[in-house]
Amino acid sequence: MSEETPVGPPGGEVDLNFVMQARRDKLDALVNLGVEPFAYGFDRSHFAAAAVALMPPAIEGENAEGPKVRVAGRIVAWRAHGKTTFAHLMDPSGRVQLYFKKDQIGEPQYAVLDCFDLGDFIGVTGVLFRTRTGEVTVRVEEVQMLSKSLRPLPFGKEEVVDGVTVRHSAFSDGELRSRQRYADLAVHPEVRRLFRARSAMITAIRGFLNDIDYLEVETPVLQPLYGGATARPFTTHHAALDMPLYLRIADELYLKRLIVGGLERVYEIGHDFRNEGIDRTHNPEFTMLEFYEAYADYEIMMTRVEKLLVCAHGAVTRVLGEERNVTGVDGAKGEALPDFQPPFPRLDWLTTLSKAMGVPNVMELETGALAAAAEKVGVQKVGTLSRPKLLDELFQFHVESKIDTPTFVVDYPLELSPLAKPKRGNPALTERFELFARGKELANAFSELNDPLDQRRRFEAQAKLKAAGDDEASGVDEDYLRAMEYGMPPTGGVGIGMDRLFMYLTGTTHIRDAILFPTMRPE
RNA sequence: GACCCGAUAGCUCAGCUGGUAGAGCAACGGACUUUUAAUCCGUAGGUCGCGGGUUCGAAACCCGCUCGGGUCACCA
Repeated sequence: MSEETPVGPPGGEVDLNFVMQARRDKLDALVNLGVEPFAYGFDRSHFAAAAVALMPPAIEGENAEGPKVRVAGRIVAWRAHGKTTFAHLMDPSGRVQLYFKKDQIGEPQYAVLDCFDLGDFIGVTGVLFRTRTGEVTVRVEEVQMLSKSLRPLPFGKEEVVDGVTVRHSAFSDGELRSRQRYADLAVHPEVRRLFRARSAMITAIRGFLNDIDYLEVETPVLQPLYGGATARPFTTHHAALDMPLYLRIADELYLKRLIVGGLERVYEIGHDFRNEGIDRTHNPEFTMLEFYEAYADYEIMMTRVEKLLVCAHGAVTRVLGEERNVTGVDGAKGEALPDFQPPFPRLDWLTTLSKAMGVPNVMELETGALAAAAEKVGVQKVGTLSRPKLLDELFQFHVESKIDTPTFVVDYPLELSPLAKPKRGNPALTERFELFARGKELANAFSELNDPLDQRRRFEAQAKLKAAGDDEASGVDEDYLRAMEYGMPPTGGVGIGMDRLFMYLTGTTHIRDAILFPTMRPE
């Protein structure tokens, strides 16, 4: 059977294009040569970067040989010259050049190289040396196929111009990069680095909270009632219980139940789900940090937030460096991070907005006057907006969008803050703060409402809205009220969107740069 | 959800006022024992997103659909 019949292989695979067919042919050739194309392991002695670092600096006129190393990774560049071949091997640490010489590894092994492709995982053994141009290189004595790549990765070509790596024909389609994140990661070390930075940020935040005696907990994602925020939920159905369940829109109400239970400092880092539009700053599932602390008010929580941010910033900087130098999935260059150092400036909501609008006290304006002011700054359909919504729109336009460096805005009107305690000495306001930076909200926090009677009134107002068809409103959570009736200590609580925080700290502008597998329509 | 823009080879792109598809890289064959966007010679590779229409003729013009991007609306 020397003649291949190129029929579609069994198992439903069809239409192998010629590039992939060539790789299948090489796979067969390897098997025929007695080479196992999918190995079970490899005893690596060094990462690429560590191997390169083993070689002493180049000395003019000397051809020093280094120690023998065993390195493994993907083939990312291949330059065959007849009886010699140069390649680059990539692993998590970086890349190292390989030098294959027919005299060195022998005819049979050298022939196996014909079956190698970009993207294959191989392991090699050999001594280090420097090439004529001074690059530290492994002179391969033994090569092992570890895993044959049957589909070409979208490698671009790289050259270094004035110390800067320039890519040619790079994999740059933002949609494909997001859909096939594995390929994006495989060919873009900087994307791997970016997500390592995200991991470092989350780890640092955990460390920060753990160090001040916070307990990490897990609360239900599937909830019979949703609450803790205003948002449209995802609905699902439990078959055995034959009842609807909602994917949580916030962790808040369960975490505060734990405060009631005597776990005085709790936090959760997990996904919330909101059934809303997708754009560069919204993904239907996103990572939220919420933390609650008994006996703390919003003043204390502000200092927690400041320290947490410094900590997160430090972690990201340790991975990415001061200069960041991040290019987003949409090709946008990351912006430089403005300096920030606690204590962050504080603006109070009422005087800041009043001053920005040039009025003595914005709260004293009639709703009609608010609508007119909102319309003037470009808000649409002002007639349909409630008074709190109008205030919020005006605030967003006049204040929020203009805040660049991290700044706390404190003491929101009660009508804007249904979950916050009234402010001591001014019951028209609440003890609430939000942290803004680069025109975006980074944190939202308050002295938590712990009066169960007040809480019931607010739930009932929500229930009324829900009955009237507002699917962002929640119902009365009787179980939560029962918990609060047992007694809830004064508590400070904070919510911080991790994806948004990461975007801020890296200067990226697209949430796909913060989420490995963003939600997308199926292909 | 509304409006605007886009979809051409595995990747990155070109393709004029309609005349029947191109480049570089990747691939395949050949040469080459220190190259590095290796080089040189040669070859192959495309239902031009899908469906319909106009036309002698459509990648191009028109309509619809799918997917994506941007702006807006909702939101963290």
